[in-house]
Amino acid sequence: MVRGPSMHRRETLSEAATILHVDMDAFFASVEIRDDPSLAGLPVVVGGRGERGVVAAASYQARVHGVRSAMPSVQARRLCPDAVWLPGRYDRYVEVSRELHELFHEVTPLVEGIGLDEAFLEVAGARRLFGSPTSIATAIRARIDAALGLPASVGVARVKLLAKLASEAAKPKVRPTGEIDPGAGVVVIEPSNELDFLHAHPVRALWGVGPATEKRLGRYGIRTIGELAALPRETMIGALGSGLGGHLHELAWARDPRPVVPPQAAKSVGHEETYRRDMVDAIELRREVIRLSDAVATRLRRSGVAARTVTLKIRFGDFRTITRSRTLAQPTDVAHDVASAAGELLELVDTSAGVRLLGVSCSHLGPPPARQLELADAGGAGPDDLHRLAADAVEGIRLRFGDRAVGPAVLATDRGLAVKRKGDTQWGPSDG
DNA sequence: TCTGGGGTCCTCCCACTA
DNA sequence: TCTGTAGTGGGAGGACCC
Repeated sequence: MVRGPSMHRRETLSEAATILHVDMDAFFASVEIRDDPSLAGLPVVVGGRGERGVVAAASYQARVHGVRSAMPSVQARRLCPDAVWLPGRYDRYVEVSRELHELFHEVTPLVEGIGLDEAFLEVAGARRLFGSPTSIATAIRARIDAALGLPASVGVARVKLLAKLASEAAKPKVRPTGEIDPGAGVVVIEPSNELDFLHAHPVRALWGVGPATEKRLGRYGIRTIGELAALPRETMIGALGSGLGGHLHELAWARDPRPVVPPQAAKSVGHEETYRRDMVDAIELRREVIRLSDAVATRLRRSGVAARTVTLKIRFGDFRTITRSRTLAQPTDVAHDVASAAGELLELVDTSAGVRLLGVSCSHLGPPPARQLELADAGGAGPDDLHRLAADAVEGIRLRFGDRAVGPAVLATDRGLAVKRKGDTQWGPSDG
């Protein structure tokens, strides 16, 4: 907030580049290399190694061979057979991400995290203390390197879209010769250069343009943001609808009013898992639904929320994906309730073709229902209250002895309880 | 080529209600 | 009582993001 400025000064500020986009370079791979320096200089790939796994992150030495994140692991292995494969340590990355955000908050309270490895920072209010946005960007990058030993790229611009594209431009690149260009580290887009910079990018660089929209735009001969901007807004709306068409046209003229906002409360909580082999057995499927429901309900309780809607997701062997959902009369955070609803939804689906993936998620989140302890103590508890009391007891044991100390009987195996937790199979099933 | 997991948002359709 | 309509919420699916 700037106090007592003249109109001229206020206009200047509104046009200033004060949004930073900080993006960690090959984050998961960089964390692994930092924790084990013997990996430095090697092609390192983090991801699911199995037949159905994907690449979560690849070091630049692996990228030289064409390996990219989100690429099927089978393909990545073909491109770079000598790569060092690591399964990934989700909890570790969460921990490092927390440290990273602590550094950001030393500069400004206005931090909007995107995933674990990138964030927008609004630094308009930090200039008096820390200097120009450009010097803040340089300082943050150096601070991340000094405190965490990790590489980052920073983009600075007036709006989020441009800041993100700027950080991308600042990143290391693999040259056609196979050499690794270290990149600028910090790229600033001055307001006077915005359109020249933006219009040269492919439409795919716009937030909201994925493979489907890119293809549709391609039918109109639109390949770059500049070509999109040159079309009348009405044409875009006709092609993509009022929502997306209008939005993209605004972005193409660097009009992006979205402010940097600290993260809001989650709107849904879910777990899903792709299996090594397609599942057909009804008992096995039912067991998996209970396992996923248990994991989701545990997270609901620990977040202090309850859900009204339970959604079951099924992906068949041919990759066809369906969802079925049910809204409950009362919100719940009890595994039994989530599993019952999900189990009933499962029974409505013909799974004889084989199930590749199962997912359970909960939405319409709100405060949990009041506990009925007095009622139970008085001997007047109904089945719902007893399930809740049991869930409370289970949670108490888990907090004390660990998540695998107690759980649904159907999850018992000769190796202990097959309880699922977030990040367990983040990048696909492992082999063996 | 073969396509993970955890999310958000949008659109469309349908049923219900005023 | 019937019909048309608008609003709303649930359900399903698609697209997109990291």
